[in-house]
Amino acid sequence: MGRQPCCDKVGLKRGPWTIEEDDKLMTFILNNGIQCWRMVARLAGLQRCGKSCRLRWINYLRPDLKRGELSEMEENQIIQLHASLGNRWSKIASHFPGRTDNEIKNHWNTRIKKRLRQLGIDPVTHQPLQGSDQTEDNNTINNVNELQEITITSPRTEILNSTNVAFTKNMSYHFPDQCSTSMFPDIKSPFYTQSYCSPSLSFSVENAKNNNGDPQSTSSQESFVLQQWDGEDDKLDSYFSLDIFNQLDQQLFFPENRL
DNA sequence: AACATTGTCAACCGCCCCCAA
DNA sequence: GTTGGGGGCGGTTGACAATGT
Repeated sequence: MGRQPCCDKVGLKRGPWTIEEDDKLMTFILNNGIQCWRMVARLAGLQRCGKSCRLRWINYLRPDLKRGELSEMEENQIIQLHASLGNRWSKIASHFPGRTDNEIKNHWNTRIKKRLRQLGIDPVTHQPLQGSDQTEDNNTINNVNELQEITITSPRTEILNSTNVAFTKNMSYHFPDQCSTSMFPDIKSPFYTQSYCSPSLSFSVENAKNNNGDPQSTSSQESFVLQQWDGEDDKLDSYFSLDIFNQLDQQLFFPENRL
């Protein structure tokens, strides 16, 4: 037996809020504050239960709400936080002033999960998907190579102080001392950014623009740049699977495959 | 143009936790 | 120590919009 509903719902309105209801709730809270949601509902003259009022206020009416799309940076941060916190949406949302847990949860379920799967990453474990697990949303990639791990063992400070870690299209990789940034003389700003996250470390992957702002694609060195964007974890060893990079490659160099 | 499918997101449900009585 | 109410939270639903056939 579950517990009783928070209030007697007989006669109470449900469903989408009207402008008039929003007005009443907003005006009441701005004038009187919030003591008890049930009282808010009653005193504001709303035929709604307290919980419904609370939800409407928190997710829609609060003046400090930040509207609009989540930025790439916010999305990357969500992935990283999810890797350490799991589905604790309110905890995750607390890192984003003006964003609601509901908004972040929705965004995760409708977009980020799919994006991670397409990158071959299990959105639950944040580990590479294994073989047949890599299914439902992964329709952009047909040839998935065998998993092969690349280990970065360079000291953390080298990465932090370096310009970039570069991965060439043929999957060889270089550290900056071995692969100077002159390989990427035309980088102005990210043309396209993808990221993925391991529990210990997160990166974003960008490819380059030329001076005209066009994707750099004429060079035989079709390269992209792997750039560390967050470094709270002092563990540097991180494992990447080649299939992930093959997927990134396809998405980066064949724009029709972009997520 | 009509219908089907897919994506998005506001809103609800039910459970859990906290705290006052 | 127990109980019950309120608020908070995560999971889920369903309406509507957008896109595809």
